[in-house]
Amino acid sequence: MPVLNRQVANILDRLADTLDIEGANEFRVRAYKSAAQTIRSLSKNVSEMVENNEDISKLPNIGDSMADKIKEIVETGSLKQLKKAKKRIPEGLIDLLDISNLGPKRVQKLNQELDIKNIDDLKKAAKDEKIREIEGFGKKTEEKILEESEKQISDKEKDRLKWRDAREITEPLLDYLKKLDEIDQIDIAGSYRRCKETIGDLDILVICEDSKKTMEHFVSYEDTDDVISKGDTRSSIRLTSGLQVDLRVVSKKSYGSALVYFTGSKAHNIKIRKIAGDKDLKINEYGVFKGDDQVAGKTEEEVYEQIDLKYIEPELREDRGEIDASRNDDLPKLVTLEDIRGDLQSHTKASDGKYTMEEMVNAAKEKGYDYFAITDHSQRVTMARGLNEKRMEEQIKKMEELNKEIKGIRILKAVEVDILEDGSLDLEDEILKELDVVVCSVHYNRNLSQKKQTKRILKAMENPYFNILGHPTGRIIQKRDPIEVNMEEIFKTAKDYNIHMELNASPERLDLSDFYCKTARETGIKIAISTDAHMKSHLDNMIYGVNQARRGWLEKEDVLNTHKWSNLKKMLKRN
DNA sequence: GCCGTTTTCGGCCCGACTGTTTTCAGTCG
Repeated sequence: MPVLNRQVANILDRLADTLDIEGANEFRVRAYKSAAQTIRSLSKNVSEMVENNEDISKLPNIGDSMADKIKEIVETGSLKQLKKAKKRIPEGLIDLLDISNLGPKRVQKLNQELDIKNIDDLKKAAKDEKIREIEGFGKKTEEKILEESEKQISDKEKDRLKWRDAREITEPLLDYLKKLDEIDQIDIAGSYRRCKETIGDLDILVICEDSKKTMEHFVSYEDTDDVISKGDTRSSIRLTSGLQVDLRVVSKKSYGSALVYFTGSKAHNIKIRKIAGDKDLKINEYGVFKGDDQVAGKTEEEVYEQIDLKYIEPELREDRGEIDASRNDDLPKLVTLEDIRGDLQSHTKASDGKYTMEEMVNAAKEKGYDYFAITDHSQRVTMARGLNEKRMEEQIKKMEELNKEIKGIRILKAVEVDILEDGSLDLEDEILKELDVVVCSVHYNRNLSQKKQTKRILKAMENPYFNILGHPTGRIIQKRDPIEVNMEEIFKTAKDYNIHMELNASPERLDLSDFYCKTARETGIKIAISTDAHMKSHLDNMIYGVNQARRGWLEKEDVLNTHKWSNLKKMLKRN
């Protein structure tokens, strides 16, 4: 069982947090954090890289010492240094860092002054009004801490895995299961198949010749932490990651209906069962029945056909109009990864990317892209060494030169320019007008009221060079709420100006949401699915964006970067 | 701990905001 990237990254992150609380050098802490980030976002499995003797110290943010630690994790599953650190710092203390306004210094202080060791201790101390007595804390801080620590404990959403993380766990499990000859067919159902942003548990269906042997094989999976139940038709395990996996053995004649049933969503299933009822049919996981006779169930197509529906892609099964669309033969022909011709947001060393422009462009070329936009940050984003007008000029020159040098791909001269608080853009129009693509994003002053935030973005859109609104809501899944903004109004104005929305494909963001993708499409707005790559491996994140786009009903036509450059160029013309 | 077209040592992302103070530390993006 190879160690997963996420596990390696978690150990490094954990160590960083521990060191941070202990008051270690902040740059050392940051080094561990950025190494974790690198590993987490790799598209290859770092264990395999180590096995194949690839030089991982060539990866960004990973030097010789970090490479050794990673090797240790890959080979032993853990890190001695972290074990030692855990003896010094209570484990529950690290969870306190998740509470906003609590950083390493305050956590350390809470531990020293009040002997707080975990969230429960923290909550109690806040309730008892002990925290306000500590120097540097006060009534307001204490109230905020209490509010958040209560929310923290009840926050079930945190237990769900992001789709990308679920995939990392799921693929080796699937490979393992497929090794058994007795298994004829295997599919993952549930929210994973629907490509939801986060996954609660995993439902796997199989057709097999020997269910006892299959179940035995399943519960013997190396990464199993706990066998919850084991039967002939259904078994349930918990993996070391905490993910619960159910395996169901299904008969051939019921496979399609079982797949429909366990793929869900619940709301979708309720609707189709009702339609069946109206036709005197009954749909369950075993088939479609007329009285006691099974009339369909072998394939999903068959099941839908019985109730006069066309096959509905799993990503659409959310009861958001897909059933009517199917009945009227009006389902979208969903965009696929193969339709993508380029990437419209990426960063280089000029700002906070990890590779040079040449390296990024060549990596994009290897993907077979026709075009690739380099969109480094503008000056306001100081933490990313954003570009001012002068450096932007140089960047443009470099893009032009590189365009002559590198054949087979077109570099789009571009920028990710900040939308400032007053709604102006962070670079002069003089320079923006030289660019092929201008992506505009909010990074600062995220906590404005909805009215002010909306006004800010609408004002920015008046700028005649504004092409694409980058990561429109700024949310980070399970971590940061979206900014408050009236999206309907923004879409309306975007439509008027011929401005497009980004669907940021980063698995942590997936911003726009599926819901807003659908609304955008209905408003007639095009979507750019962009990876926002900060390293070469991030270019592989496109699939997550495409998944989300499919959940948002997007067709090839709706997606800007499925179009040829000659078309795209016209589509970027402003009204 | 990482990194290097000035550096193998000495930098490293820096400014705004908040609540606590009464001049600033801690946190955040």
